[in-house]
Amino acid sequence: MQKSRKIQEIFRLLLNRFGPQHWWPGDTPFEVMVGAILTQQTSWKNVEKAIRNLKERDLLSPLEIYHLNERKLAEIIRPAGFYNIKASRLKAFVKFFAEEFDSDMEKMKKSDLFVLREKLLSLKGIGRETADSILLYALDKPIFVVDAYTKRIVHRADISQSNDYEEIRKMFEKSLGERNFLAELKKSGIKSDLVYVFQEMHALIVAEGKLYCKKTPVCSNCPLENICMKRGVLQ
DNA sequence: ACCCAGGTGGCCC
DNA sequence: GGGCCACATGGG
Repeated sequence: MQKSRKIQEIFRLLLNRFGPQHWWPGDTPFEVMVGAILTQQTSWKNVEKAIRNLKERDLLSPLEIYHLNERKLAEIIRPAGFYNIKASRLKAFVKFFAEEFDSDMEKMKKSDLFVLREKLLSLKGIGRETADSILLYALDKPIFVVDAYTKRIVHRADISQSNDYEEIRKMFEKSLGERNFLAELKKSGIKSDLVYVFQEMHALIVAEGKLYCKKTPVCSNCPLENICMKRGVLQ
């Protein structure tokens, strides 16, 4: 099977099994951005505790964090792990947000996708996945998020041997953005907006990954079982 | 007592 | 480009 066809098939299989995810968990775009930084190499459960701690103290806002002492911030987000470095990353981010956009989400949203992406990537502690999560889920920009689960699926479903973030991102964007595919979705009564499809695909991959495509895979009953097996062997 | 989680940056080759 | 390490909590 062609790789773009495989990626499209994975979208359908995951959507059929798990249903629409309507992701990212978070009440506001700013909360999504904070969550994106806190969840780096950390389970979402721990991030929830850190975010709850911020909310309880009414500190979950760009200006509150901007003015908060970094050591205190670190203590508050402690359950999220790597708390010293994450406190410094959050401070760097809200500083950028204040200086570049007056801490105004609408101003940030008006920014050009790839210009903004480069600016985010220039910040210490914001790498590709975090930047793209912010762009896709907080700002509704059409960019696909590649994470460890995505790379595992790419390898196990034998879509590509590449481990290159940008290459995999572009491959998913191209495949999920094909006219015929989006038209098929529309015909099946599924929302075919590009941003929505990118958001759902990444969310579905995470949902699947938490259950099946883990570091040590659990393939039995996984909706992608057949696509990852060649002659009964996991790729 | 391990292993793992929705990464990133620094350093080395 | 790839390999290894530090960063740290909480759950299995």
